[in-house]
Parts: sequence; structure tokens; C-alpha cells
Amino acid sequence: MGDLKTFFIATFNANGIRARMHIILKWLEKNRVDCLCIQETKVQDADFPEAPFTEAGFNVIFRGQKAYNGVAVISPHEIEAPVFGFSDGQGEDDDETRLARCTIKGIRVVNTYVPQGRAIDDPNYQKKLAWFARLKRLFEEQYSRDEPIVWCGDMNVAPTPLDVYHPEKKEDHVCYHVDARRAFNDVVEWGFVDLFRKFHPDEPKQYTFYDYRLPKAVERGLGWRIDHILATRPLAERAVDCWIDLEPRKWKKPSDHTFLAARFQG
DNA sequence: ATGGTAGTAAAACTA
Repeated sequence: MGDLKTFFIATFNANGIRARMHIILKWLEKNRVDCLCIQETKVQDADFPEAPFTEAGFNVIFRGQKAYNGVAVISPHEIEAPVFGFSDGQGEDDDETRLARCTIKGIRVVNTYVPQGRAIDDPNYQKKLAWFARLKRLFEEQYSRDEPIVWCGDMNVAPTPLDVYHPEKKEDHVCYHVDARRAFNDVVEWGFVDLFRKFHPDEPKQYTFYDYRLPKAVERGLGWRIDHILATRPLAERAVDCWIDLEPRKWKKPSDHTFLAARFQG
């Protein structure tokens, strides 16, 4: 159990948690996080590999479905007030397998796997834009920008031209299109600070996702920064670092995403 | 040129 004045959080799109257990457990051994948020667990709750986490001393909450989506939160501390989905009484689909919320060490954690959108002329893209708007409304109605909140996960948005390779060719991509960036930024502007950019304001080629289908994508720098950790301003003032950890990419059978971590102090 | 690989879970579908 760490000092109550520090908080260490990370986010990881596992792309199938059962195929990534060796990576997650090894990373947790090396990184004594207070909270790890996972997306794309791709497993229904009955088959979730809970025991390896509890045996290693972690609490875990999860909500998944067969083959797609799925979120989990792992912590050595008590995971208070877990809620899956928006629980806002607004949408027909509550998206419980894309949104996990809880409180850990007095910090409200929001873990999201934002819909990718498929294509800008696909109805799923409009659902993506609406998803961000619904999330913003959730923050407006159930949260305060003055309290310590961390919003993290796979946002499926590269916020600026610095955050994707060949941005000039990505204007019609669902993860870079102007409307997707605006929808994401609208939520950010409610009251969040992008912690990676707080510490690396102008660094190019800092990516969290490399498509499996592109040969030697990491070596060639063909990536996207679409996984993010954001904090409300009072909490962001306590942040001391935020970094992309590419080491797990060298381990066997890595995910197409990697770990993004942030540390708070004081 | 519109591919490519990976996970899930059992043939496509999603990313």
C-alpha cells in the first residue's frame, strides 16, 4: 500500500485480456500502480480471468461480452462505487462494456473504450460523436471539475497533427476527422488536462497504438496517440510525470496498443 | 494498389 499522497495510474488496451495475461501480470509486477484501466478485454464475465489478479493481491472489476469490447479496472486498493455504463437514463444502450467508473484512494476514475466509428459515412461514426457528447453530459451532471477525476482509456482520437503519422492523409479517418477531434476536445474542455502533453508538449512520434497489419510499424513510426490519461485541473497540478511505456511491446505476443502511465504526488 | 494481422470463437466480425 503506497503513501496516500501519491497516485500511480495506467491504461492499456489489451485487445483480448486472456491472450495478454502474461504481459499484464509482468507489467504489474514491475509497476506498482494504484490503478490499471483495461479496454477491449473481449471476454464475457463468466470467463474473465479473475483469479490470477486476486492471487497477486489485486481487486478487479470488469464488464464484458463475447468477442468484442469489455472494460476492467485493477487495483491493490479498495475499488469503491463501481458503475458500468452511463447510468444516466438517457440512451437505449447503456454501453456497460465500454465505460467503467469507480473511486480509488479518493480519486474518481473513468475508464472508457470509445466506439471507433468504422468510417465517416457509417452510422457508427455518428454514434461515436454522440458518445462523446453523452460523456460530456455525464461529467456535467454527475461530476465537478473541481474534484480529482482521472479520465483514461482508448479514446480512438488522435487530438492533433502531432499525434498521428501522415496527418495530411488522415483527414477522413474516423480517429482524426475534424468532427471526432472536436467531439473529444469538447469533453476535454469541460475541465480536463491531457497529461501526456503536459509533460511532452511538442514531442512528435509519441504513439500508443501501432496497427498489426503494417509491417514494422513501430520501427517505421506508423502509429497513433489515441490512448489518453486526462485529469481535472486540481489533480493535474499534482501530476509529476506521464509516459508511454513501449517495453511491453518487446515481450512475446504484445497488444497493438501499449501502456500509458501517469504519476501524481503531493 | 484498398491489401496487411490478431483475437475471439468457431464463420465472420471488428479493429
